[in-house]
Amino acid sequence: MTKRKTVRPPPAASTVIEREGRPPVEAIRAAAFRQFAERGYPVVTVRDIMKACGLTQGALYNHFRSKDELLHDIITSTQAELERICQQAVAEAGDDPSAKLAAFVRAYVMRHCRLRVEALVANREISWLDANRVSDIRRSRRAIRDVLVGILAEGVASGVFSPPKVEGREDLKTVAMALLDQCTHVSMWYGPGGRLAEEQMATLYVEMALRSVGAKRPTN
Amino acid sequence: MTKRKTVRPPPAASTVIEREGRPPVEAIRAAAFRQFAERGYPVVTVRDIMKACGLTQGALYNHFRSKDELLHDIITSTQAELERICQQAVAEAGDDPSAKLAAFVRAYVMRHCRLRVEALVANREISWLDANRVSDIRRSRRAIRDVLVGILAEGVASGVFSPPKVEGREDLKTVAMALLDQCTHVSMWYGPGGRLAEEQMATLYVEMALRSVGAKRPTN
DNA sequence: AGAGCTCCTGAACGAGCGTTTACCGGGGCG
DNA sequence: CGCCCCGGTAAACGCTCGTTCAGGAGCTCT
Repeated sequence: MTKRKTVRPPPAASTVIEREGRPPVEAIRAAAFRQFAERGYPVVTVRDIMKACGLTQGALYNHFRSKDELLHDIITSTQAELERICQQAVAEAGDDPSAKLAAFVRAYVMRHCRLRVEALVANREISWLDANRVSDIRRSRRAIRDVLVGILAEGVASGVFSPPKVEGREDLKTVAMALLDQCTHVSMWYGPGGRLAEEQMATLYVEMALRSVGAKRPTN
Repeated sequence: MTKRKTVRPPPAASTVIEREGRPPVEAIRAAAFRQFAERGYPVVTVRDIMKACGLTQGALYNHFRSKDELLHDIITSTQAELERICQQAVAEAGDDPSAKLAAFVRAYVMRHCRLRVEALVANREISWLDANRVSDIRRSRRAIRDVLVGILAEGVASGVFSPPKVEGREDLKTVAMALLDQCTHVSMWYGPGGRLAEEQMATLYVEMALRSVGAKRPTN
């Protein structure tokens, strides 16, 4: 190992293959997503991204003000859609807290299996954005967590959930974090060729979540 | 935002504060751990690390062959100890699968709360190492996962666990991954000033794990 | 036809990177 | 004392980074 080759494995075999008639902004977004997911924001260069969609480095700056803005752009769009999906799933689930929890976990896991690349980037690469850009993403994450906390609180209040207590009290925030961690990081290892299909993954995770919070089962 | 300042917030206020009589190799290790955890391997420079222990850049190469080897060194030592801790906890837990699972989760969570910086680095920064270095760490992770899978299989065989099934069959590997994800990522958000102490975190996570796998409770 | 766009190229810029190298002070030992 | 060598310094080296910029191809509109 001599000079500076340290990190940086070859830019995947994906070089020029992106871009199939898409408008260039979309091609750039897609190429950036894939490369950020595969190798990580700091080591992916502007040159890498643009080569992957058959353009040269300078062309990036016709569409984005900086590499930083590109990352912010693709993360926020993904994150906003995730938030929307979660809220919609809960809204459509009716009034039963168990149904709400199941719908939430199902939507969340399905999303993280299907769009695992986007989820991976949105979850792993935030830290590279500067402080003011990172804050609204954290806000969105908190919002999602609070939806979950709300469901748990509702279930506890109506007596259908009995989550584990620590020293006599529930800590719903911590339970929610644990459940979210579990579901989020599916995107780190799930592959479409895996033993379980997306729906099966969702079903499994829903079941584990219901058990974790001690949901009373209607029929069994 | 003009040139190249993109990422890289100031090197924390920790500049020269490391190193209190420690031998320099240990000071370097500690400084590297902290900075890698706070800002990520690729953006922490050799100059940053060495400044943090009051030395100059070149001195690193009296102790490590490269920045890469430094990362490998600190990760493998942490990972090896984690593996040891898990195996020991299980070995000391007796024969009951529930007790083994509880001991495993308790040890794993406690470790990830107490040494959260080290755990964070070991889990997040592997990808920067080159392929042959990364492989034995992945091996160690698989070993830990297999310990957990073994406990689950044992519990299923003896009828004390009834983990969720998907289409009639259990998938113990996926269940194990879910539990591990949950416990591992405590290190991403747990802080010693949090609402729950380490022991309380461990207790909560043990309870959730036992519920997830449907452990039959001895007394309740 | 020609003006005025949109979007691209390719070379350049300055800075920062990991690593190497020439040099040097000081403690242990013959 | 003279020697050596360990572990440090400071200045390079070669390279790559994100970003800028002058120029030009191809299009639409009048």
